[in-house]
Amino acid sequence: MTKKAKTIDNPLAGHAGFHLRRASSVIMADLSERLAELDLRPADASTLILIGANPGVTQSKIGEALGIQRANMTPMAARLAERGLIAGAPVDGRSIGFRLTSEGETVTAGARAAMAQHDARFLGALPADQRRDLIALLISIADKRP
Amino acid sequence: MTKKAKTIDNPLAGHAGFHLRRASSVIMADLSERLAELDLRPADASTLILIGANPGVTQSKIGEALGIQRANMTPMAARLAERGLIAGAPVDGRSIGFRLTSEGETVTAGARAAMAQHDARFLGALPADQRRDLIALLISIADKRP
DNA sequence: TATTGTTATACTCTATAACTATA
DNA sequence: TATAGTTATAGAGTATAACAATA
Repeated sequence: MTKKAKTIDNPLAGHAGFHLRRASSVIMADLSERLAELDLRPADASTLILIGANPGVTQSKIGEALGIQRANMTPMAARLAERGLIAGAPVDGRSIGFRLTSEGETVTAGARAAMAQHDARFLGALPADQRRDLIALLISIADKRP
Repeated sequence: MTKKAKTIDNPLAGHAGFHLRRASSVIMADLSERLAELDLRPADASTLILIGANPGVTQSKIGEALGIQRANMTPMAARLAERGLIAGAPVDGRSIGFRLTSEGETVTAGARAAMAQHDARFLGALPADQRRDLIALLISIADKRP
């Protein structure tokens, strides 16, 4: 009879922040799924890719670039090192510079491919100029962090 | 080639997904901080606002609109009900329709204001047409959920 | 059979405080 | 004093499986 199949009113639908959070959730889920095949979390993959591009980089620098706190870098680096994906050499008495092992290079190559496919799925259809505008906008948001 | 203490190379900087995740993290932190004054989490506030706009709505419908699983709606609804912000009346034998209590109305008004200020902070400078485009893009991303 | 709600559990990201060691 | 790393803990969102009661 009066089947209430109607969509309910969502006052948040006009808020860009609402859609930003939802979109982020969806892409995180997709990225997690892709990286699970490599037994990596999104943060793991980002860290590997960053180390690959910056051999000898320290945890602090990685965290700074990725927005990850020092305290949260420690267990991640330990996990990646234990798996033999990264190896560290002392920079000075308190810092360790990390580089990818040969196995880490292989896994990181897979992570890069997964990231690229992931990005292409969600934003591959976006023209380059619009992509640039979007990234600039997102950076301006992230830079408003207190 | 003076490469000292500079910003490290971030291969992810060209990926929109990377910036999307970071932007989402920043706005979530801001929203959490604003709503903490009302003793609400972001999901609480969204739920209250949705109930306010749809008196008698059920948990399932709320979760559907907000992207929250049924299993995660239960403790939230219980918490809001225990605080006296929402009250439920049976729709049928298995569903409960929720409405805001008078105290819930007051708190929800504060949540709406916080949400509006929050959105204005991060996207208030964005022209209306660009905002529409951004929202449409974010919705297209969220709709790609498997 | 399908839907609604519940319970239990687990994962991931994020955050802070307090601590050690080194610069 | 400041920096790098560690440890412990907590909060929030998200997810699945299994279950009961109802439609």
